[in-house]
Amino acid sequence: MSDFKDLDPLLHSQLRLAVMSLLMGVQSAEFVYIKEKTGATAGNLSVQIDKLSNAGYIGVSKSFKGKKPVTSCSITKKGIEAFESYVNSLKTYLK
Amino acid sequence: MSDFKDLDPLLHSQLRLAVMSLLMGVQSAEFVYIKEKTGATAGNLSVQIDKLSNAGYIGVSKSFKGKKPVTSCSITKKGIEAFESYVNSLKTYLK
DNA sequence: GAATTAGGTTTATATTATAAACTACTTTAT
DNA sequence: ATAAAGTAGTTTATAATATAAACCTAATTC
Repeated sequence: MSDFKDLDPLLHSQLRLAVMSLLMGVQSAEFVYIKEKTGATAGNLSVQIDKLSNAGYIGVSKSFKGKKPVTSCSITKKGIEAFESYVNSLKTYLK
Repeated sequence: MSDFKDLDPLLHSQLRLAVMSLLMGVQSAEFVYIKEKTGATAGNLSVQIDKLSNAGYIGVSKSFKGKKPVTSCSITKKGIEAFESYVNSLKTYLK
C-alpha cells in the first residue's frame, strides 16, 4: 500500500479496538466491566481478550473477589505502542 | 455497544476504506490508478469495488480508452455520508 | 501465429468474527 | 438438602470476510 499505511489486523477489529481504547484510559479493568462498556457477548469478549493477550498487547490476571472469579485486564507497553501506531496509520485514511 | 458507536462493516476494511478515502479526494478514479495507490491485487480490488458499488457507496462506469477497457469509480452522496459517519464513529474509539 | 501483456472477473481457500452451547461454581428458593 | 437460577467465564461450531490464485478476453509484441 503506497499511500496508505497498513493497519494492524489485531487492532482493526471493532471489539478488540474498543477493548484497547478502554484499557488505554485506565490502569486495569475487569472482564464484566469491559463486557458492559463494549456491549459484547461474553464468548466473543473471551476470544478477543485471548488474542490481545497472546499478542502481548494486554495482561490478564485471574483472581477471586470473595468467592467469585474475576478476570482483570491491563494494557502493556507493547499494547500502548501498537495502539498509538494503529491510530497514526489510520490517519492516512482519514484525510 | 454503549460507549462505542458501531462501525459500518463495509467501511471497516483496510482496502475498502482506502478506496473510499481515495475517492473522497477526487471526482473519479480508474481501476488501475486505485490499484496502484492502494497496492491491492486486481482480484481483491475487483471484489471490494463490487461491494462498495452494490452498497451504493460508489458508482462504477465501464468504457474504453482507445481499445482498452477502463473502469472508472466515483463516490456517491450516500458514500460520502457513510464515510463521514464512519469517521465520526471511529472517533469514539480514539480518545 | 505463438507468446506476452493489459485489464479485469470468478472461484477457491484461509482467516475472522460471532453466537450458541457448555463448564464450574455460587446463591437463592423450596 | 436439593433443585433452580445466576455469575463468570471458556470452548466449539458456524457464518461472514478477506485474500489470492486461477481464469477469461482482447490487444500487442516477437
